[in-house]
Amino acid sequence: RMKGFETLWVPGMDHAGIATQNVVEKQLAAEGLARGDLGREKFVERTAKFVEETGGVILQQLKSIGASADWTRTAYTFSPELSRAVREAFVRLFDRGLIYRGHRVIHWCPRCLTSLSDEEAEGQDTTGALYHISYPLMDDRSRSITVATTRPETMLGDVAVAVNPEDERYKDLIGKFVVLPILDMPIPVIADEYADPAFGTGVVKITPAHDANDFEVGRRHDLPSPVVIDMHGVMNEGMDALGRVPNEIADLDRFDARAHIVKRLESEGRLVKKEVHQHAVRHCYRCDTVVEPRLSDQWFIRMSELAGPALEGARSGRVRILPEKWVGVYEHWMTNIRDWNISRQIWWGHRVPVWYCKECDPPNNVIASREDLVTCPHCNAPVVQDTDVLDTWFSSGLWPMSTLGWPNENATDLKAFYPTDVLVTAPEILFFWVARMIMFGYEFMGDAPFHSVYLHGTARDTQGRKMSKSLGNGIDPMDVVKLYGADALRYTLIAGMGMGADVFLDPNDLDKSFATGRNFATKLWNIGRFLLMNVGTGDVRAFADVKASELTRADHWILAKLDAAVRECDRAIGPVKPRGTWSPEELTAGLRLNEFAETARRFVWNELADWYVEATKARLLTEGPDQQVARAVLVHVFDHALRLLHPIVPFVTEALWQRLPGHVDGTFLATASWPSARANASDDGAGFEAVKEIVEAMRRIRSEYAIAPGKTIDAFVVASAAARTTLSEESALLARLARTAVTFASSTPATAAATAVLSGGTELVVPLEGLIDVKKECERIQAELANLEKQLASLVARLDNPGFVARAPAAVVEGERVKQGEWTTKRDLLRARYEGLCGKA
RNA sequence: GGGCGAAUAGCUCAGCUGGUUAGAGCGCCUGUCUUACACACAGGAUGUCGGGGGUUCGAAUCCCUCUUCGCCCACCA
Repeated sequence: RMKGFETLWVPGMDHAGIATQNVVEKQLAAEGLARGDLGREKFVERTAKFVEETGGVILQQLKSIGASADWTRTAYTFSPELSRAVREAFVRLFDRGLIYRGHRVIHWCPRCLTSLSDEEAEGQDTTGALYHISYPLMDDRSRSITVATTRPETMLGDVAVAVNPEDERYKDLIGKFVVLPILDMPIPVIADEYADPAFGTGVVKITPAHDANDFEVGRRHDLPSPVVIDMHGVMNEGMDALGRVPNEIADLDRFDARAHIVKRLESEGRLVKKEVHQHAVRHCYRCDTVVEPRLSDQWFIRMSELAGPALEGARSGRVRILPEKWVGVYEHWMTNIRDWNISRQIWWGHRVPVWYCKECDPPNNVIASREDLVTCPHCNAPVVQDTDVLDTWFSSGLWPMSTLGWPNENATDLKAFYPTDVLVTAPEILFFWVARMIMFGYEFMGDAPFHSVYLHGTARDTQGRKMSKSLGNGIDPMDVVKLYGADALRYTLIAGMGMGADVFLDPNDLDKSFATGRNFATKLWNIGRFLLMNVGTGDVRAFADVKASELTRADHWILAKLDAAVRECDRAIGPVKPRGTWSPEELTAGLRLNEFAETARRFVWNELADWYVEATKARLLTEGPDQQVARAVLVHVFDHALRLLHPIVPFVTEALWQRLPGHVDGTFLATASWPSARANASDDGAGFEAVKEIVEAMRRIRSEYAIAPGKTIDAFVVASAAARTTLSEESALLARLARTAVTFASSTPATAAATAVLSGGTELVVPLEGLIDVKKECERIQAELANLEKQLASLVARLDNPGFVARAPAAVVEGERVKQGEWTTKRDLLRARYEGLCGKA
């Protein structure tokens, strides 16, 4: 915006279907109610009310931390406008044959009572058991084959056992029957490539209704799919499962049933062995319940066709993903994409815009419509709407278009701002959201929805755990805002996170965690206070009118440093949009916010405050033309520093900028122009750089010889004639900054006792006589040496003590720098200390 | 199991295409309440840049390998 572009940031939120429904159901449960008691309409009303009451919190937080969004355009996926986009997208995809109804095994959450997409069922590494169960042959019960399974309870739904057709061990059994234990039911031995001879026993039981792969095998071999686990995860005879769930197992929870069945197999001598097994178990990403594979009818999107352009968009450089490491992850997902289950069996969400007609024959009996239907458009018979709702991410995926007015392709916002420029988000929703926005963008708009995807890091606690509500290890940003201000929060996070890197914060020590930003914001404020106090509110000469000949060395220096800072900040951010596609260099550069923050901080603190402000103090207090020059330069430089910093710390900078002398009422830093470096500066500030180096050298000498702070000392600067004439003008400054009376000389005084060589052939000479008490200094050094001798002797004695050779974990030994986790001996530690002391001595 | 990434000061991390003496914040040590700021100022200490090998005039940076962490994906029951 400050660079003069017309910009827009649309704030908003999604309706978070499953998560919100869960919360409201929990509230109902507390009142002793279930959603069924209210009915669909009442439940949706109540949820809408809940969202209305609580949904503003996030937006309020965004405002509090200074998100400069256009709040008049605040969007919501469940609003009438965005819902219209959802219908449009659905119908278009349906008409193209990209949305279809599928009968297959999907991920089912028995707690949320809905299906989930592959992405919503998160694998968690779990230590489970692999049970080996023997199934006897029907012909010859003395022989048996052994299957391996992690979920014995599903055996009630077994319809076959499969072996690999190439597996010599079992070739003779193919086509024969085995007896399913417990149920005493004959099932065939089939040959299928799916069975891996190398895993377990090489025999796999086939349960089509409760395993996605088994379902495919069952389909290939035309087997039935008996359902033995119901929607609640409870054992029950479902479709095609008559007589498959014995009375004592019926109504048991799936995990209780597992224990029961294992026990029974054991007693019947059918459990060959049980081994520890590491595998990934899928959990519901909203409630963490173990997901149950379940046979059901769901709506899917055929993804392969949508993935093509999205993949090409990234490969061609139309869209860049930062940090770069996620590009490979994105491409892998896109190239191995699977169809997306978009229907959910909940009530909070966009109802699938499909109506069914009982009178018409397929395909006319299934009608996708933009408008609500009451009667069939083909035969006028009454129709009923599908009861499922759409995955929230279906509507979120349309966000960059729907918030700008799509499907109205002539919408002003859509024409002005699509494609957008930068999407900032967390890497964990790269597939959920980002990938789908890109696919929809290409599908419906023919172009990527944005040019840059910036995937930021994660806030973690001191143990490296992700901050989360359930763990209670999070930091409420509002607490930080209240304690130190939004700018402190912003600066700490922006400066502290490298591209895509996580940030570690201590929730129990906010003071320490946010010291960086708090200190910086305070410093900035204090510089402003100094300026307002010393420059005052009187008229200030326009900087543009100040001639180069009027500037001092310090002025030239700070202006040169400002130029450098502006250039470096611009480089850190890089171009905001590509020319068509990103060039190879641009593809991985830019958006280095931490480099931007560090550059601005260094300029303001280490250059402006530490040197220029100090060098200017005397000038500001001395009436005359130079006072006016100093005022003009100081205001100019600080004004530009505020502009540079505004995107990072908007509140402090805006408050100060509004108070600067010459501020025009009604103008805002937020919309002020971005600074640019001077094209051709006449002076690079080298003169003041020399002064600075002399001051630094003097300070080192003063500190080294412990010269009392108040005491003024004499020094000689040996320099060329040219340097003498120029630098001598800075004598007063040197006296102030280094508390040293400097005499510029052409040769070394004979009394010089120490020298400090400076760059550029200038030599600093300080006569030490009278500055230190030589006798006292010698005594101090001797005492220090004696102390070292003593320590050494003590150590040598202990080195020879065998008792110290015991091994100890390094972390236990305090006060020594040893790598964590490494084992060492106390003797090693002592030797290291010994060597250190020898070096010192 | 496949893929990707990281390892740099006590801690958390920068270090862009290999090039003077490897940086920052916090912490630590020594001084200082110097009239903008003690949330500050001045000065200081601390690194075999994970181990080993290689390429190069030159490596924290490029290559190989080992070790240790982390992330993503995955139908091995």
